[in-house]
Amino acid sequence: MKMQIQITMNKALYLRDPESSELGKNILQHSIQLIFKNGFESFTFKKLAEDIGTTEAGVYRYFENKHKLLVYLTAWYWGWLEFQIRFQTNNISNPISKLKKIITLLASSVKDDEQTSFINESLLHQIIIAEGSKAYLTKQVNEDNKQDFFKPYKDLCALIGHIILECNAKYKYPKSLASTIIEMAHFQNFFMNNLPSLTDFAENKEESEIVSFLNDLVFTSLNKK
Amino acid sequence: MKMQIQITMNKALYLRDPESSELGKNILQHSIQLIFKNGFESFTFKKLAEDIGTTEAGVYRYFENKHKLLVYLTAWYWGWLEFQIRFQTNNISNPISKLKKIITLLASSVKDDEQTSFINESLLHQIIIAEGSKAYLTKQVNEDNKQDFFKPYKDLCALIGHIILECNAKYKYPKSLASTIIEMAHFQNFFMNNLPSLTDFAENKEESEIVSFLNDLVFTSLNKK
DNA sequence: TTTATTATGATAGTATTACTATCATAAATA
DNA sequence: TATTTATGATAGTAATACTATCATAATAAA
Repeated sequence: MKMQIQITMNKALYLRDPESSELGKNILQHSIQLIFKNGFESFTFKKLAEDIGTTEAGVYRYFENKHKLLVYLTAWYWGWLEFQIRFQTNNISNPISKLKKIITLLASSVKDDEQTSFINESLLHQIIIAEGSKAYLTKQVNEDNKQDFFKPYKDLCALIGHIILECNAKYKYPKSLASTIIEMAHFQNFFMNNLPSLTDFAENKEESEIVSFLNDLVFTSLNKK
Repeated sequence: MKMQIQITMNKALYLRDPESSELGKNILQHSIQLIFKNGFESFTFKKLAEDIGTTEAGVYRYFENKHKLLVYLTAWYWGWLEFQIRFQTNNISNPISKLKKIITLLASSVKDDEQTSFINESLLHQIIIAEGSKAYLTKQVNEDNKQDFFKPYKDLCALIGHIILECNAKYKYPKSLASTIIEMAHFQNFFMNNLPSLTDFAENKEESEIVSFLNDLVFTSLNKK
């Protein structure tokens, strides 16, 4: 049985819903490939259009600009990841096991999920690591936030924050610890692969070591009396 | 007595040494003001030249492009901060007190240091918070790293890593903890001011609370038996 | 002090980026 | 069948990211 995951996207992120047409799906699919390959800075709608075999104007009918497209992709990713987390921790009652599972999911590379043929989650995960923070590290962060562009990220952070409190109701910084886990799951991965001396994982380049680091960091904090 | 701090910069970062001339110093000073005011994305050499009262070509004689200028500014900042840290922890022998002092320096806003008239450290600190990661979150990170552009950042990280080991010689992740402290000192600040629901500091927006969070995180990890 | 070097200013020019606009046609829907 | 809607094709504009050239001013070397 194939189940279809539907991630509800904020309508203000696009001009025309990219999931509603072949061209739209091509925009998502090829933008992921191009950003992954050449990075967000060198990514342009012209190159994207050529890659797809459409025109620049065609892309502009779906997304106002490349920043909105990046925010769309990150929002999609966080929405998808929250679903994965809820699904995979559904049967776990112990909050500590739950949080451990979440850390593993955050810090492990993703395998492409066949359900959504136009989104390659594995590549998207890599994009989020290297480009994800650029979605909010801008001068427009406040306006973007007012339009709820970062809701999926904030929802995920809130979810993790609640589980942290289930582990230790007296812990004083659940939200900051949650955002630290999320960001560090990605930054330590980026550092490990690109600036290895900033990490302790230079030799093996194993994601499992990032998981161990985060587990150590989080659970010593939460177990403290 | 006025002492002059001289931060030795990597020569590959510039075409002509900006500290060697009035125009060069103007480039540094005004680029900091403009990037602070409008963000790195909207910053161009044309606008910078107009702001200074020189020509675009004049700026290009000092820096190859705006990415190199950003990397220059971040390198300068980390070099300057390492000096501040060494200076202000010089008389502290206890590694725990030393690390606490470092966390405070990392997470507190900086007051402009009159020594370097052309660099406004206070604005530069804000730039590093919002734009600093863009210096390395690029496709060229490996080439840039090969040219040692990130040495000041890596040196600071190594310094903190060593102090972490002085606190607890058995701690397994000194470098990753060091980079986590550095990054989170900045990200929690950015979140607090722009995406407050990702932190626990929304009400007071006090940097001292970031310091408390980081102290709690770091010292429970290091005190664990 | 003259000469040679170097830094700046002024101006021009090019390819690419980031869009907006218009019109014709094909496809889907009423 | 009529009509709405999506796409393709083409054109155009302002801004960005540079490179090149030449004259002049300031500085340093002979």
